[in-house]
Amino acid sequence: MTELRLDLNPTATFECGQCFRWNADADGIYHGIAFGEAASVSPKRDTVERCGDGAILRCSEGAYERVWRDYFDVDTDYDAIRRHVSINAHMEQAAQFGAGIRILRQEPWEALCSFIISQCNNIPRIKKIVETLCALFGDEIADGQFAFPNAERIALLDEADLAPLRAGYRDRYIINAARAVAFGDGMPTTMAELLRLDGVGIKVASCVALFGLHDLDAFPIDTWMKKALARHFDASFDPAVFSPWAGVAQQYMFYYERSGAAAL
DNA sequence: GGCCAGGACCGCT
DNA sequence: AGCGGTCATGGC
Repeated sequence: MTELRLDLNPTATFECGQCFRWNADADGIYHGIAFGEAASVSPKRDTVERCGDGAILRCSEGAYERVWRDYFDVDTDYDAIRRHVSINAHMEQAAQFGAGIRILRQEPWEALCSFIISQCNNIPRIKKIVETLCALFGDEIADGQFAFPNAERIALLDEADLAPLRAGYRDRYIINAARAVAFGDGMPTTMAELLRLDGVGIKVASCVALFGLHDLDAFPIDTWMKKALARHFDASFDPAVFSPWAGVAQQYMFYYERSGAAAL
C-alpha cells in the first residue's frame, strides 16, 4: 500500500456524473476500481491547493505509475481550462463550483457499456445496474470487489443472462455492443464508429468519447444540459466556443446545474 | 397514476 | 427534418 497526493477534489470529480463505480463511505472516503485495481481517495482538507483542497490516493504498490497517474489525468492543467471556459458570469460560477474536477481516463469499454445503461435512467439506478453487472460477471479482485467485466466475457452471454440486472430494453444493446467490440471491429475510437452501434445515439456516443476516449471537446447534451442551456444561453449557443475543452465546460455546467446551485 | 431519469429508434408527416 | 409513440424499470 502506498499513499500519494492528488490535485483534485474527490467530491466534484466523483459526483459530477462521469463515473458510476466510485462511492463514498461513512467517512467521506471514496472507493473505486479501475483497470482491475482497487483504490481509495480521501479529501485532504489541511492545505488549500490550486484544484480544490486536494486528496490522498491509497493504492497498491506500483499502481500509481501503472494505472492511476494516467486515470486521474494528473498532467492536464485544469486551471488553464477553467480560465478558458469562463466566458461569462455563469460559466465563471460553474467552473468555480466544479473546481477540482478531473476528467477520468476510464476504460473505453466500461464507459461504453455504462453509458448504454445510462440512457433514460437515473444515476442511482445506473450505479446499481453497473454494480450488479460487475458482481455477476466481473473477476473478484478482492473481498466483495469486482472488476468491470470485459467485452469478451459479456459477448458470450445472451440477453436472458442479463435479466438480473433489471436493465430492461438495454439488455440487447449491451450484448450487441459487447459482441461488436469483442468479435467485430473492436472498440470504436471515433464518434462515427460509436454511432454505428445499436442503441448508441449522439448523447451516449458523446459521453463515451469524453469519458472513455478522453476527447475533451465532446459535449454530451442530456435532459439536465437542455435545462441548463435553455436557462443560461440563447438559441445560438454553440459548444465550439469552449473548444478544445467543451467537454470539461460541459462537466462544470452539468455538475453545477444538477447541484441546484445554478437555479438562481 | 403520471412524470422523470445523463435516450434511441421507428414510422409517419 | 421534425414529431410522437414505444421501449423496461424504479422512485417519487
